[in-house]
Amino acid sequence: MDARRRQTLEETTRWDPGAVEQRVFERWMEGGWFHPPAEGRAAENYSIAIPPPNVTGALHMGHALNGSVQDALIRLNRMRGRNTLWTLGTDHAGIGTQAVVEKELAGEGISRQEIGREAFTERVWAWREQYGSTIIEQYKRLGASCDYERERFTLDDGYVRAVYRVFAELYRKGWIYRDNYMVNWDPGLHSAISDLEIENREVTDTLYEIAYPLEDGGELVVATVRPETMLADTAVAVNPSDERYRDVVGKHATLPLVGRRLPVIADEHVDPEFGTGALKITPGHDPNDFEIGRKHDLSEISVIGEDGLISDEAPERFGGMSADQAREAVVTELRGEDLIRNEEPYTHSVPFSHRSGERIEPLISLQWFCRMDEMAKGAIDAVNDGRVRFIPHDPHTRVYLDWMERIRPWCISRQLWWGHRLPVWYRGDETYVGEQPPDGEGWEQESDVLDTWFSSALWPFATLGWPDTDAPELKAFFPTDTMVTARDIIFLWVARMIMTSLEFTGEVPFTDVYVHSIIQAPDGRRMSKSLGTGIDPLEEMDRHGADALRFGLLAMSSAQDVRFSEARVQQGRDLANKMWNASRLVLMEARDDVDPGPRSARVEDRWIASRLQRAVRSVSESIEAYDFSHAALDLYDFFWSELCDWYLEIVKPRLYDGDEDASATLLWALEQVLALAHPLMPFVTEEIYSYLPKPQAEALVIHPFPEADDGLIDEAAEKEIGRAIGLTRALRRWRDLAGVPVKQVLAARTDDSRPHELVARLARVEFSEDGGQPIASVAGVELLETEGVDPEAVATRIEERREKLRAEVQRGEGKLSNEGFVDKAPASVVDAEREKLAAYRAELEELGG
RNA sequence: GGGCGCGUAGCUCAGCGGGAGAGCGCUCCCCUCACACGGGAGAGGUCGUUGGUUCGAUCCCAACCGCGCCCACCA
Repeated sequence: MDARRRQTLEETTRWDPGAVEQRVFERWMEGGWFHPPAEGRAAENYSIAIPPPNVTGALHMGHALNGSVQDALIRLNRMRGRNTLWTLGTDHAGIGTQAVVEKELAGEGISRQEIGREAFTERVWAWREQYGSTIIEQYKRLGASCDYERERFTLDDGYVRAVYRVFAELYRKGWIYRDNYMVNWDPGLHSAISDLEIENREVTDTLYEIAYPLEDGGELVVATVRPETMLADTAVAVNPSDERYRDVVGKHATLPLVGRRLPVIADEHVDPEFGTGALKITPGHDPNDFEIGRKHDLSEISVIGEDGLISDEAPERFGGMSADQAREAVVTELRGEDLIRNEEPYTHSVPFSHRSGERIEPLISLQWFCRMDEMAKGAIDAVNDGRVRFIPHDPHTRVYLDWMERIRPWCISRQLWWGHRLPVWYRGDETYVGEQPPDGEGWEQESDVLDTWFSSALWPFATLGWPDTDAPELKAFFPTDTMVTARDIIFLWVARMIMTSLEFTGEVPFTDVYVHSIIQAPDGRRMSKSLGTGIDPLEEMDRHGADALRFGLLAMSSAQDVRFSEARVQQGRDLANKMWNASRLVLMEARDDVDPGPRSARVEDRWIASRLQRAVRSVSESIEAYDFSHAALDLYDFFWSELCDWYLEIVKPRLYDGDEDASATLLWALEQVLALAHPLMPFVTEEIYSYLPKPQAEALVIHPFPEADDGLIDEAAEKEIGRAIGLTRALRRWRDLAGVPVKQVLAARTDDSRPHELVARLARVEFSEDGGQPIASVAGVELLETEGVDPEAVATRIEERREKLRAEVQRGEGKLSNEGFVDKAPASVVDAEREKLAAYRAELEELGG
């Protein structure tokens, strides 16, 4: 080690991530280790396609956890020697991106309509050029070892080709079609949106009961929360089994305010228990009524247009009103005609747009749809036969299958400007669908764009070169291995990837779907910018470092949603600091002329080698089982408690003496544990690794991942050191309770097999054959009278211990005298109980009963 | 209206059939030559309630009480 490096080591008593992380990351990039060659077969290679963040995005806590998990998996597999690719890219995110740029324009006092479609999309591209890499840089901060040289974007030329291919194929199959159908109209976005983009909220409306006069006299009273839609009524329905209305079915009512003749029809859908048992049917503005209307061949009238205003299909006096104004006007008129029979508050769930937050206006619109049922079949099979598995299996498998089995057509067209314009061209009555524009004059391309999720659905293979089936990346890395995501996009995205992948490549896109926690705000609310509950991962990294954030997020995550815990991040920060400082000790004091490796001459060396194997096993197994929380915490425990608190303290004297075995064992254990920790905490481990005198690899990022060696497991050593540790702790406890100062060395005597040297040193006792009177006995050790020891405190302490032992003995005796226990419990459990009882009895006797 | 999950130490969470665990916080003692983002020693839970199954239940079953989520076309 050169003098300057050594000086850094000596002077830096605190791990300072800010100074180091960027430099370490640059070194990884220069090494080219994140950019694998497109070689080998997908079955032997390892790959993950990142859930593409929105180009407009900034790294939030969800990305940070999602990225930490994927990076741990990627680094683990890379270290295991597999050709490993983590595909990176961004999503054009139609609605979100368009909204951002529109807002920017609005700041300049311009609307997108003023500058027109072409200029607007140019503006979005320019925006993307300028800001699109922000989130990519933030992933680098986190340490994400993505292949930054293969960055993809859902609007790249090659990607667009994939989207158009898929659209055209599905059209040819007849699964994509255009129809006038009831859609979820988002008045804020001025576009249709899919079923998955709405959320239902509880709303209290007024439920009006309105009398519709019957032609033959009398009236039929219907209940509605949306009186304004009555302007588009085309029938009244009752349940066929409803005795009350038996006679009116087939007759006609007159629609108040409009005068239209409405047939009274019978339909099972009507609930006789609800309201009056009579339902006004408005096929143009209610999804249920739409279904009923199609069944009974009713006409579909639209009185609310896409602009949210009352159209000229309604009586002229309502024309141009907003729906809300129309409601008021309709109710006022009905009151005037004395047709309102009842009104009461009514709480029900109402659809709102996820994107704009506005109340959805169901209306009939000419849109493009995609039939999903055929594709769903294969995607159901793939999960049922285990080609794709969800982790955790429950409840995601069931939820996925339930949704798939009831899947409905997907409205894929959006009335936006930013996105994949549909590969559809019109000329007069002609429609052309294809990957290339049609020949000939006068064709005009469809102005709608595709739902962003339509292109996202192709992500795992479109990013690798599909539809070019000979693309080397596709051959080497598709199918991918693992999809890491949160459950909120399982339907929106994961399910659709499985469907399109099976349809177009014949393969599942990935074999494992790991569904991780959603991180909530510390108070349990959703983390969101608008609520002000968000915690910025970048700030966390500024404060504590990327390793700390990664450790914290992994440690706090589980199968459940969890509240963000700053304490866990600090635990990670503390661990990084501990790693740095423990390593400083080793690197500054160990001999650098030894060959690192486990040495077996001394029991404590065999002990740490053995404990390390167990840690390697538990951490590896936890990561393999996607149990990152236990992986992180087990690593912490081993490093902190066993390696630092015990082993380092035990070997310090040997280390200072230049003992060869101690140096060799420590350097080896350090290298192993750095490798073990690297997938979770890449920066601090890589930096320390650069100081190792004889590293195995050029860099830790490509160092072999440790494998547990059963040959190094040493039960006897574990038992012996375990006993010594137990004795040390017992002596320390006694000292503390008896109030003996730390500096006071206690005289002690034992006729037990000689305790390990560490006990005397770490418990600060001095064993001798002779010496004074015993004043206490602790776990087989007699403590002798020493100056400064308070006999009264000692007596109290002993009595407390006896008390506890008596209780334990009583408990054990009770249990063992229970015939049910002795007969039916497993022998090992009973034996263990007997041994414990014997030990307690012996200790109690020693203390005088 | 269906389905799912959660209620364990003051806080955030593990554990899920054989004597209750972690981190933070708290108390006491230590600035001991890797680390005060440190070291040592502790205190603190009738494991939501009530029944049941079992030799034995925080863990399995049932009901109830409190939260939360997802799905759903009853105005």
